[in-house]
Amino acid sequence: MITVNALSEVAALMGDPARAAMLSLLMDGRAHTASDLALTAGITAQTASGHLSRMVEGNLLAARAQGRNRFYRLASSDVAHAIESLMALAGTRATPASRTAAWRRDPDLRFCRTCYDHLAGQVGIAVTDSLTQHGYLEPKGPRDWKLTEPGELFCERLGVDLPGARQASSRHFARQCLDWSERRPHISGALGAAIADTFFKRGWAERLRRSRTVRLTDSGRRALGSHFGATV
Amino acid sequence: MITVNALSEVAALMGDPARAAMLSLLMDGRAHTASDLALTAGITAQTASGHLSRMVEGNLLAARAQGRNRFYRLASSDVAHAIESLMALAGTRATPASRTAAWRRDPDLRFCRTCYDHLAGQVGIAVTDSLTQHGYLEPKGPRDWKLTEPGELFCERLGVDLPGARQASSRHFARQCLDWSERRPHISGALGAAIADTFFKRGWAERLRRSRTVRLTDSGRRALGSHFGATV
DNA sequence: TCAATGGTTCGGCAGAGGCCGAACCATTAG
DNA sequence: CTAATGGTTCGGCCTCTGCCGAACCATTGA
Repeated sequence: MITVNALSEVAALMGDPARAAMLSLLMDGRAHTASDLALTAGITAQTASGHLSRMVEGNLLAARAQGRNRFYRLASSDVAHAIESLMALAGTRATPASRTAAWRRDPDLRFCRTCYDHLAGQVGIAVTDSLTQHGYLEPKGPRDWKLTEPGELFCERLGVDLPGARQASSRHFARQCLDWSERRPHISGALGAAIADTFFKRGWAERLRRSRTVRLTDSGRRALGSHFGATV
Repeated sequence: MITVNALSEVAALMGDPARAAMLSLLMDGRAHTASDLALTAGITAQTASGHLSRMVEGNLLAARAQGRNRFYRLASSDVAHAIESLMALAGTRATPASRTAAWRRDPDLRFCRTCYDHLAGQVGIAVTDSLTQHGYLEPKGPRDWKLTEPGELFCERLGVDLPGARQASSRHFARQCLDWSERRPHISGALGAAIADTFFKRGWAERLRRSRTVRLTDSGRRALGSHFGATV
Protein backbone atom coordinates (compact mmCIF):
# COMPACT_ATOMS: atom_id res chain seq x y z
CA MET A 1 0.00 0.00 0.00
CA ILE A 2 1.36 3.36 -0.92
CA THR A 3 0.50 5.09 2.33
CA VAL A 4 2.67 2.69 4.28
CA ASN A 5 5.76 3.61 2.33
CA ALA A 6 4.90 7.27 2.56
CA LEU A 7 4.52 6.95 6.31
CA SER A 8 7.89 5.30 6.79
CA GLU A 9 9.58 7.76 4.46
CA VAL A 10 8.37 10.87 6.22
CA ALA A 11 9.04 9.33 9.63
CA ALA A 12 12.53 8.28 8.59
CA LEU A 13 13.23 11.84 7.50
CA MET A 14 12.48 12.99 11.03
CA GLY A 15 14.18 9.99 12.57
CA ASP A 16 17.79 11.05 12.20
CA PRO A 17 19.27 12.91 15.19
CA ALA A 18 20.91 15.62 13.07
CA ARG A 19 17.78 16.24 11.02
CA ALA A 20 15.62 16.19 14.17
CA ALA A 21 17.88 18.85 15.69
CA MET A 22 17.46 21.04 12.62
CA LEU A 23 13.70 20.55 12.58
CA SER A 24 13.57 21.38 16.25
CA LEU A 25 15.33 24.68 15.62
CA LEU A 26 13.05 25.42 12.69
CA MET A 27 10.03 24.89 14.94
CA ASP A 28 10.50 28.53 15.91
CA GLY A 29 8.79 29.24 12.59
CA ARG A 30 11.63 31.33 11.22
CA ALA A 31 13.94 30.66 8.32
CA HIS A 32 17.55 29.77 9.12
CA THR A 33 20.68 29.61 6.99
CA ALA A 34 22.27 26.31 6.08
CA SER A 35 25.37 27.01 8.18
CA ASP A 36 23.24 28.00 11.14
CA LEU A 37 21.43 24.69 10.96
CA ALA A 38 24.68 22.78 10.53
CA LEU A 39 26.09 24.40 13.65
CA THR A 40 22.98 23.55 15.64
CA ALA A 41 23.06 19.93 14.55
CA GLY A 42 26.77 19.68 15.30
CA ILE A 43 27.74 18.54 11.82
CA THR A 44 29.77 19.99 8.96
CA ALA A 45 28.22 22.20 6.30
CA GLN A 46 28.48 19.57 3.58
CA THR A 47 26.72 16.94 5.64
CA ALA A 48 24.00 19.40 6.56
CA SER A 49 23.57 20.32 2.91
CA GLY A 50 22.73 16.72 2.12
CA HIS A 51 20.22 16.50 4.93
CA LEU A 52 18.57 19.76 3.94
CA SER A 53 18.14 18.85 0.30
CA ARG A 54 16.62 15.53 1.31
CA MET A 55 14.12 17.28 3.56
CA VAL A 56 13.22 19.74 0.80
CA GLU A 57 12.78 16.81 -1.56
CA GLY A 58 10.51 15.20 1.03
CA ASN A 59 8.42 18.36 1.31
CA LEU A 60 9.28 18.91 4.94
CA LEU A 61 11.23 22.10 4.26
CA ALA A 62 11.11 24.99 1.84
CA ALA A 63 14.27 26.75 0.66
CA ARG A 64 14.77 30.34 -0.40
CA ALA A 65 17.99 31.79 -1.79
CA GLN A 66 18.97 35.30 -0.79
CA GLY A 67 22.34 36.55 -1.90
CA ARG A 68 25.08 34.21 -0.82
CA ASN A 69 22.82 32.69 1.82
CA ARG A 70 20.22 30.02 1.57
CA PHE A 71 17.37 30.08 4.06
CA TYR A 72 15.40 27.03 5.07
CA ARG A 73 12.07 26.94 6.86
CA LEU A 74 9.36 24.40 7.58
CA ALA A 75 7.31 23.78 4.46
CA SER A 76 3.94 24.25 6.20
CA SER A 77 2.24 24.40 9.53
CA ASP A 78 1.15 20.81 8.90
CA VAL A 79 4.78 19.81 9.27
CA ALA A 80 5.00 21.75 12.51
CA HIS A 81 1.91 20.05 13.87
CA ALA A 82 3.15 16.59 12.94
CA ILE A 83 6.39 17.32 14.79
CA GLU A 84 4.45 18.58 17.79
CA SER A 85 2.39 15.40 17.86
CA LEU A 86 5.54 13.30 17.81
CA MET A 87 7.01 15.42 20.59
CA ALA A 88 3.85 14.94 22.61
CA LEU A 89 4.31 11.21 22.15
CA ALA A 90 7.96 11.41 23.09
CA GLY A 91 7.00 13.44 26.16
CA THR A 92 4.69 10.73 27.44
CA ARG A 93 7.17 7.98 26.73
CA ALA A 94 8.25 8.05 30.37
CA THR A 95 7.96 4.71 32.13
CA PRO A 96 5.69 4.44 35.18
CA ALA A 97 8.87 4.17 37.24
CA SER A 98 10.23 7.62 36.38
CA ARG A 99 7.07 9.56 35.87
CA THR A 100 8.75 12.84 34.92
CA ALA A 101 8.00 13.47 31.28
CA ALA A 102 10.75 14.81 29.05
CA TRP A 103 9.44 18.32 28.67
CA ARG A 104 9.19 18.71 32.44
CA ARG A 105 12.95 18.74 32.54
CA ASP A 106 13.07 22.02 30.63
CA PRO A 107 10.87 24.36 32.70
CA ASP A 108 11.77 27.38 30.58
CA LEU A 109 10.52 25.68 27.44
CA ARG A 110 7.40 24.65 29.25
CA PHE A 111 6.86 28.19 30.48
CA CYS A 112 6.99 29.95 27.14
CA ARG A 113 8.09 28.98 23.66
CA THR A 114 7.17 29.52 20.05
CA CYS A 115 5.14 26.86 18.33
CA TYR A 116 5.90 27.52 14.67
CA ASP A 117 5.05 31.24 14.73
CA HIS A 118 2.81 31.73 17.75
CA LEU A 119 3.15 31.54 21.54
CA ALA A 120 2.86 28.23 23.38
CA GLY A 121 3.43 26.94 26.87
CA GLN A 122 2.01 28.46 30.04
CA VAL A 123 2.13 31.97 28.57
CA GLY A 124 0.41 30.92 25.36
CA ILE A 125 -2.29 29.20 27.37
CA ALA A 126 -2.66 32.19 29.71
CA VAL A 127 -3.17 34.53 26.77
CA THR A 128 -5.66 32.19 25.14
CA ASP A 129 -7.59 31.59 28.34
CA SER A 130 -7.79 35.32 29.01
CA LEU A 131 -9.19 35.95 25.53
CA THR A 132 -11.86 33.28 25.89
CA GLN A 133 -12.81 34.22 29.44
CA HIS A 134 -13.32 37.84 28.44
CA GLY A 135 -15.50 36.75 25.56
CA TYR A 136 -13.01 38.03 23.00
CA LEU A 137 -12.62 34.60 21.48
CA GLU A 138 -15.29 31.95 21.00
CA PRO A 139 -14.89 28.36 19.82
CA LYS A 140 -16.05 28.02 16.23
CA GLY A 141 -16.20 24.53 14.86
CA PRO A 142 -13.86 21.88 16.10
CA ARG A 143 -10.55 23.50 15.30
CA ASP A 144 -11.16 27.23 14.93
CA TRP A 145 -11.97 30.29 16.94
CA LYS A 146 -14.15 33.29 16.19
CA LEU A 147 -12.84 36.73 17.12
CA THR A 148 -15.83 38.62 18.58
CA GLU A 149 -16.47 42.34 18.12
CA PRO A 150 -15.15 43.21 21.60
CA GLY A 151 -12.22 40.98 20.74
CA GLU A 152 -11.46 43.06 17.67
CA LEU A 153 -11.47 46.24 19.73
CA PHE A 154 -9.20 44.62 22.29
CA CYS A 155 -6.72 43.52 19.64
CA GLU A 156 -6.67 46.95 18.04
CA ARG A 157 -6.07 48.58 21.40
CA LEU A 158 -3.22 46.14 21.95
CA GLY A 159 -1.61 47.02 18.62
CA VAL A 160 -2.18 43.67 16.94
CA ASP A 161 -1.96 43.94 13.15
CA LEU A 162 -5.43 42.61 12.32
CA PRO A 163 -5.53 43.77 8.67
CA GLY A 164 -2.18 42.09 8.11
CA ALA A 165 -3.43 38.89 9.69
CA ARG A 166 -6.57 38.92 7.55
CA GLN A 167 -4.53 39.53 4.42
CA ALA A 168 -3.05 36.03 4.50
CA SER A 169 -6.27 34.77 3.01
CA SER A 170 -5.00 31.29 2.27
CA ARG A 171 -4.31 30.77 5.93
CA HIS A 172 -6.59 29.88 8.83
CA PHE A 173 -7.33 33.07 10.75
CA ALA A 174 -7.77 31.82 14.31
CA ARG A 175 -6.91 28.21 14.80
CA GLN A 176 -6.84 25.93 17.82
CA CYS A 177 -3.45 24.28 18.29
CA LEU A 178 -2.93 21.59 20.90
CA ASP A 179 -0.22 22.56 23.38
CA TRP A 180 1.95 19.52 24.06
CA SER A 181 3.08 20.64 27.49
CA GLU A 182 -0.22 22.04 28.79
CA ARG A 183 -2.32 19.54 26.84
CA ARG A 184 -4.91 22.18 26.01
CA PRO A 185 -5.44 24.34 22.93
CA HIS A 186 -3.77 27.68 22.42
CA ILE A 187 -4.39 30.29 19.73
CA SER A 188 -2.57 29.79 16.44
CA GLY A 189 -3.16 30.70 12.81
CA ALA A 190 -2.69 34.20 11.43
CA LEU A 191 -4.16 35.81 14.56
CA GLY A 192 -1.93 33.76 16.84
CA ALA A 193 1.10 34.83 14.84
CA ALA A 194 0.03 38.47 14.93
CA ILE A 195 -0.41 38.36 18.70
CA ALA A 196 3.01 36.80 19.11
CA ASP A 197 4.46 39.53 16.89
CA THR A 198 2.93 42.12 19.15
CA PHE A 199 4.61 40.54 22.15
CA PHE A 200 7.99 40.70 20.43
CA LYS A 201 7.55 44.19 19.00
CA ARG A 202 6.44 45.71 22.28
CA GLY A 203 9.34 44.09 24.10
CA TRP A 204 7.12 41.86 26.18
CA ALA A 205 8.94 38.75 25.08
CA GLU A 206 12.31 37.85 23.58
CA ARG A 207 13.33 34.85 21.55
CA LEU A 208 16.37 33.00 22.87
CA ARG A 209 19.02 32.21 20.31
CA ARG A 210 19.07 28.70 18.88
CA SER A 211 16.00 27.63 20.76
CA ARG A 212 12.24 27.74 20.72
CA THR A 213 12.37 29.06 24.27
CA VAL A 214 10.94 32.55 24.75
CA ARG A 215 11.77 34.78 27.71
CA LEU A 216 8.96 36.86 29.15
CA THR A 217 10.39 40.27 30.04
CA ASP A 218 9.43 42.23 33.14
CA SER A 219 7.27 44.54 31.08
CA GLY A 220 5.75 41.47 29.48
CA ARG A 221 4.83 40.09 32.87
CA ARG A 222 3.23 43.42 33.76
CA ALA A 223 1.42 43.53 30.41
CA LEU A 224 -0.02 40.07 31.03
CA GLY A 225 -1.46 41.40 34.29
CA SER A 226 -2.77 44.74 33.07
CA HIS A 227 -4.00 43.80 29.59
CA PHE A 228 -4.95 40.18 30.07
CA GLY A 229 -5.66 39.98 33.78
CA ALA A 230 -3.42 36.96 34.03
CA THR A 231 -0.51 36.05 36.25
CA VAL A 232 2.04 33.40 35.38
CA MET B 1 18.31 19.00 24.48
CA ILE B 2 16.54 15.87 25.57
CA THR B 3 13.39 16.45 23.55
CA VAL B 4 15.38 16.45 20.31
CA ASN B 5 16.72 12.98 20.91
CA ALA B 6 13.33 11.76 22.01
CA LEU B 7 11.84 13.16 18.81
CA SER B 8 14.36 11.45 16.56
CA GLU B 9 14.05 8.19 18.48
CA VAL B 10 10.29 7.92 18.22
CA ALA B 11 10.36 9.04 14.58
CA ALA B 12 13.08 6.54 13.76
CA LEU B 13 10.96 3.77 15.26
CA MET B 14 8.23 4.63 12.79
CA GLY B 15 10.68 5.26 9.97
CA ASP B 16 11.47 1.69 9.03
CA PRO B 17 9.32 0.20 6.24
CA ALA B 18 8.72 -3.09 8.05
CA ARG B 19 7.80 -1.38 11.31
CA ALA B 20 5.60 1.11 9.48
CA ALA B 21 3.74 -1.76 7.83
CA MET B 22 3.11 -3.34 11.22
CA LEU B 23 1.97 -0.07 12.74
CA SER B 24 -0.31 0.48 9.79
CA LEU B 25 -1.99 -2.87 10.40
CA LEU B 26 -2.28 -2.14 14.11
CA MET B 27 -4.06 1.11 13.29
CA ASP B 28 -7.22 -0.99 13.14
CA GLY B 29 -7.07 -0.80 16.93
CA ARG B 30 -6.99 -4.54 17.43
CA ALA B 31 -4.26 -6.75 18.80
CA HIS B 32 -2.40 -8.98 16.35
CA THR B 33 -0.07 -11.93 16.83
CA ALA B 34 3.62 -11.65 16.14
CA SER B 35 3.46 -14.02 13.18
CA ASP B 36 0.51 -12.14 11.74
CA LEU B 37 2.52 -8.94 11.88
CA ALA B 38 5.57 -10.61 10.41
CA LEU B 39 3.52 -11.88 7.48
CA THR B 40 2.07 -8.42 6.86
CA ALA B 41 5.49 -6.81 6.90
CA GLY B 42 6.91 -9.49 4.61
CA ILE B 43 9.72 -10.50 6.96
CA THR B 44 10.60 -13.61 8.95
CA ALA B 45 9.31 -14.18 12.46
CA GLN B 46 12.68 -13.63 14.10
CA THR B 47 13.21 -10.31 12.38
CA ALA B 48 9.72 -9.21 13.35
CA SER B 49 10.33 -10.22 16.92
CA GLY B 50 13.23 -7.79 17.10
CA HIS B 51 11.16 -4.97 15.65
CA LEU B 52 8.28 -5.66 18.01
CA SER B 53 10.38 -5.69 21.15
CA ARG B 54 12.00 -2.42 20.10
CA MET B 55 8.60 -0.82 19.63
CA VAL B 56 7.42 -2.10 23.01
CA GLU B 57 10.62 -0.73 24.55
CA GLY B 58 9.87 2.60 22.87
CA ASN B 59 6.34 2.65 24.28
CA LEU B 60 4.71 2.52 20.88
CA LEU B 61 3.24 -0.93 21.42
CA ALA B 62 1.90 -2.98 24.28
CA ALA B 63 2.27 -6.76 24.38
CA ARG B 64 0.04 -9.36 25.98
CA ALA B 65 0.79 -13.07 26.18
CA GLN B 66 -2.04 -15.52 25.74
CA GLY B 67 -1.23 -19.18 25.58
CA ARG B 68 1.36 -19.84 22.94
CA ASN B 69 0.54 -16.61 21.18
CA ARG B 70 1.70 -13.11 21.85
CA PHE B 71 -0.59 -10.24 20.91
CA TYR B 72 0.64 -6.76 20.14
CA ARG B 73 -1.44 -3.60 19.96
CA LEU B 74 -0.81 0.14 19.86
CA ALA B 75 0.18 1.36 23.31
CA SER B 76 -2.31 4.24 23.36
CA SER B 77 -4.56 6.36 21.21
CA ASP B 78 -1.82 9.03 21.34
CA VAL B 79 0.29 6.72 19.23
CA ALA B 80 -2.56 6.27 16.78
CA HIS B 81 -3.03 10.02 16.51
CA ALA B 82 0.66 10.66 15.94
CA ILE B 83 0.63 8.11 13.13
CA GLU B 84 -2.48 9.72 11.66
CA SER B 85 -0.78 13.11 11.67
CA LEU B 86 2.23 11.70 9.88
CA MET B 87 -0.06 10.03 7.35
CA ALA B 88 -1.83 13.33 6.81
CA LEU B 89 1.55 14.86 6.10
CA ALA B 90 2.51 12.04 3.78
CA GLY B 91 -0.83 12.47 2.00
CA THR B 92 -0.11 16.08 1.16
CA ARG B 93 3.41 15.32 0.04
CA ALA B 94 2.27 15.09 -3.55
CA THR B 95 4.17 17.34 -5.90
CA PRO B 96 2.29 20.11 -7.75
CA ALA B 97 2.78 18.03 -10.90
CA SER B 98 0.80 14.99 -9.73
CA ARG B 99 -1.71 16.59 -7.44
CA THR B 100 -3.50 13.40 -6.45
CA ALA B 101 -2.79 12.78 -2.78
CA ALA B 102 -1.87 9.28 -1.70
CA TRP B 103 -5.14 8.40 0.05
CA ARG B 104 -7.11 9.42 -3.03
CA ARG B 105 -5.64 6.40 -4.74
CA ASP B 106 -7.41 4.07 -2.34
CA PRO B 107 -11.08 5.07 -2.60
CA ASP B 108 -12.21 2.19 -0.36
CA LEU B 109 -9.99 3.35 2.45
CA ARG B 110 -11.24 6.87 1.98
CA PHE B 111 -14.85 5.67 2.02
CA CYS B 112 -14.74 3.78 5.30
CA ARG B 113 -11.99 2.58 7.61
CA THR B 114 -11.23 2.14 11.26
CA CYS B 115 -9.18 4.83 12.96
CA TYR B 116 -7.80 2.96 15.96
CA ASP B 117 -11.14 1.64 17.23
CA HIS B 118 -13.78 3.90 15.69
CA LEU B 119 -15.14 4.63 12.22
CA ALA B 120 -13.42 7.11 9.91
CA GLY B 121 -13.67 8.21 6.31
CA GLN B 122 -16.86 9.29 4.58
CA VAL B 123 -18.98 6.93 6.68
CA GLY B 124 -17.43 8.12 9.94
CA ILE B 125 -18.05 11.70 8.92
CA ALA B 126 -21.62 10.94 7.81
CA VAL B 127 -22.43 9.38 11.18
CA THR B 128 -20.86 12.25 13.07
CA ASP B 129 -22.58 14.89 10.98
CA SER B 130 -25.92 13.19 11.43
CA LEU B 131 -25.49 13.13 15.20
CA THR B 132 -24.59 16.81 15.39
CA GLN B 133 -27.30 17.92 12.95
CA HIS B 134 -29.99 16.13 14.96
CA GLY B 135 -28.74 17.76 18.13
CA TYR B 136 -27.62 14.44 19.58
CA LEU B 137 -24.04 15.63 19.84
CA GLU B 138 -22.81 19.11 20.78
CA PRO B 139 -19.23 20.43 20.70
CA LYS B 140 -17.89 20.68 24.23
CA GLY B 141 -14.55 22.38 24.61
CA PRO B 142 -11.99 22.26 21.85
CA ARG B 143 -11.60 18.50 21.51
CA ASP B 144 -14.68 16.89 23.04
CA TRP B 145 -18.34 16.36 22.43
CA LYS B 146 -21.32 16.27 24.76
CA LEU B 147 -23.94 13.60 24.25
CA THR B 148 -27.31 15.32 24.76
CA GLU B 149 -30.35 13.70 26.37
CA PRO B 150 -32.03 13.01 23.00
CA GLY B 151 -28.65 11.67 21.93
CA GLU B 152 -28.67 9.15 24.77
CA LEU B 153 -32.12 7.95 23.78
CA PHE B 154 -31.02 7.63 20.19
CA CYS B 155 -27.96 5.58 21.13
CA GLU B 156 -30.00 3.29 23.36
CA ARG B 157 -32.51 2.74 20.59
CA LEU B 158 -29.63 1.92 18.27
CA GLY B 159 -28.23 -0.64 20.69
CA VAL B 160 -25.04 1.22 21.55
CA ASP B 161 -23.51 -0.03 24.80
CA LEU B 162 -23.50 3.27 26.68
CA PRO B 163 -22.87 1.85 30.18
CA GLY B 164 -19.90 -0.06 28.82
CA ALA B 165 -18.56 3.04 27.16
CA ARG B 166 -18.95 5.04 30.38
CA GLN B 167 -17.22 2.32 32.35
CA ALA B 168 -13.85 3.04 30.78
CA SER B 169 -13.50 5.96 33.16
CA SER B 170 -9.86 6.66 32.36
CA ARG B 171 -10.79 7.27 28.76
CA HIS B 172 -12.29 10.29 27.01
CA PHE B 173 -15.96 9.61 26.47
CA ALA B 174 -16.70 11.50 23.28
CA ARG B 175 -13.66 12.88 21.57
CA GLN B 176 -13.15 14.82 18.35
CA CYS B 177 -10.64 13.10 16.07
CA LEU B 178 -9.41 14.78 12.91
CA ASP B 179 -10.16 12.69 9.84
CA TRP B 180 -7.13 12.75 7.57
CA SER B 181 -9.03 12.10 4.37
CA GLU B 182 -12.07 14.28 5.01
CA ARG B 183 -10.07 16.85 7.01
CA ARG B 184 -12.90 17.29 9.49
CA PRO B 185 -13.53 15.80 12.91
CA HIS B 186 -15.30 12.50 13.48
CA ILE B 187 -16.45 10.92 16.72
CA SER B 188 -13.84 8.95 18.67
CA GLY B 189 -13.26 8.04 22.30
CA ALA B 190 -15.27 5.42 24.17
CA LEU B 191 -18.51 6.49 22.49
CA GLY B 192 -16.95 6.38 19.03
CA ALA B 193 -15.69 2.89 19.72
CA ALA B 194 -19.09 1.77 21.03
CA ILE B 195 -20.82 3.11 17.94
CA ALA B 196 -18.35 1.30 15.69
CA ASP B 197 -18.96 -1.90 17.68
CA THR B 198 -22.67 -1.51 17.05
CA PHE B 199 -22.01 -1.28 13.33
CA PHE B 200 -19.99 -4.49 13.38
CA LYS B 201 -22.34 -6.39 15.71
CA ARG B 202 -25.44 -5.53 13.71
CA GLY B 203 -23.75 -6.54 10.49
CA TRP B 204 -23.78 -3.02 9.09
CA ALA B 205 -20.06 -3.07 8.46
CA GLU B 206 -17.31 -5.64 8.08
CA ARG B 207 -13.59 -5.33 8.64
CA LEU B 208 -11.45 -6.44 5.71
CA ARG B 209 -8.61 -8.76 6.57
CA ARG B 210 -5.15 -7.23 6.92
CA SER B 211 -6.39 -3.73 6.33
CA ARG B 212 -8.00 -0.79 8.03
CA THR B 213 -10.54 -0.74 5.24
CA VAL B 214 -14.13 -1.37 6.30
CA ARG B 215 -16.86 -2.53 3.96
CA LEU B 216 -20.32 -1.08 4.45
CA THR B 217 -22.88 -3.86 3.92
CA ASP B 218 -26.19 -3.39 2.14
CA SER B 219 -28.04 -3.43 5.45
CA GLY B 220 -25.48 -0.90 6.72
CA ARG B 221 -26.25 1.38 3.82
CA ARG B 222 -29.96 1.10 4.56
CA ALA B 223 -29.34 1.68 8.28
CA LEU B 224 -27.43 4.85 7.48
CA GLY B 225 -30.49 6.09 5.64
CA SER B 226 -33.18 5.01 8.09
CA HIS B 227 -31.41 5.67 11.39
CA PHE B 228 -29.10 8.52 10.48
CA GLY B 229 -30.86 10.10 7.53
CA ALA B 230 -27.63 10.01 5.60
CA THR B 231 -26.67 8.73 2.16
CA VAL B 232 -23.13 7.89 1.18
C1' DT C 1 6.69 -37.96 27.61
C1' DC C 2 7.03 -36.48 23.05
C1' DA C 3 5.95 -33.96 19.07
C1' DA C 4 4.09 -29.59 17.12
C1' DT C 5 3.60 -24.76 17.13
C1' DG C 6 4.54 -19.89 18.31
C1' DG C 7 8.04 -16.91 19.74
C1' DT C 8 12.69 -15.30 21.01
C1' DT C 9 17.90 -15.10 21.12
C1' DC C 10 22.31 -15.41 18.90
C1' DG C 11 25.77 -14.86 15.32
C1' DG C 12 27.27 -13.41 11.12
C1' DC C 13 26.46 -11.17 6.72
C1' DA C 14 25.52 -7.29 3.70
C1' DG C 15 23.59 -3.01 2.33
C1' DA C 16 22.20 1.59 3.44
C1' DG C 17 23.38 5.82 4.79
C1' DG C 18 25.69 9.28 7.79
C1' DC C 19 30.01 11.54 8.00
C1' DC C 20 34.00 14.26 6.51
C1' DG C 21 38.00 15.99 3.32
C1' DA C 22 38.62 17.95 -0.95
C1' DA C 23 37.20 20.20 -4.82
C1' DC C 24 33.96 23.12 -7.06
C1' DC C 25 30.28 26.86 -7.96
C1' DA C 26 28.01 31.42 -6.86
C1' DT C 27 27.74 35.77 -4.86
C1' DT C 28 29.62 39.78 -2.69
C1' DA C 29 33.32 43.00 -1.25
C1' DG C 30 37.47 45.35 -2.13
C1' DC D 1 40.18 40.97 -11.24
C1' DT D 2 40.97 38.78 -6.80
C1' DA D 3 39.86 37.26 -2.34
C1' DA D 4 36.50 35.83 0.91
C1' DT D 5 32.38 33.64 2.21
C1' DG D 6 28.35 30.53 1.89
C1' DG D 7 26.78 26.46 -0.17
C1' DT D 8 26.89 22.17 -2.85
C1' DT D 9 28.83 17.91 -5.11
C1' DC D 10 31.88 13.98 -5.13
C1' DG D 11 34.33 10.03 -3.32
C1' DG D 12 35.56 7.02 0.10
C1' DC D 13 35.32 5.41 4.90
C1' DC D 14 32.88 3.31 8.56
C1' DT D 15 29.26 2.37 11.60
C1' DC D 16 24.68 1.04 12.27
C1' DT D 17 21.12 -1.94 11.69
C1' DG D 18 17.96 -4.83 9.11
C1' DC D 19 17.94 -9.48 7.69
C1' DC D 20 18.06 -14.51 7.93
C1' DG D 21 19.68 -19.43 9.44
C1' DA D 22 20.13 -22.01 13.39
C1' DA D 23 19.38 -23.02 17.91
C1' DC D 24 16.65 -22.51 21.93
C1' DC D 25 12.51 -21.74 25.15
C1' DA D 26 7.48 -22.16 26.32
C1' DT D 27 2.98 -23.73 25.79
C1' DT D 28 -0.36 -26.95 24.10
C1' DG D 29 -2.18 -31.37 22.73
C1' DA D 30 -1.75 -36.29 22.01
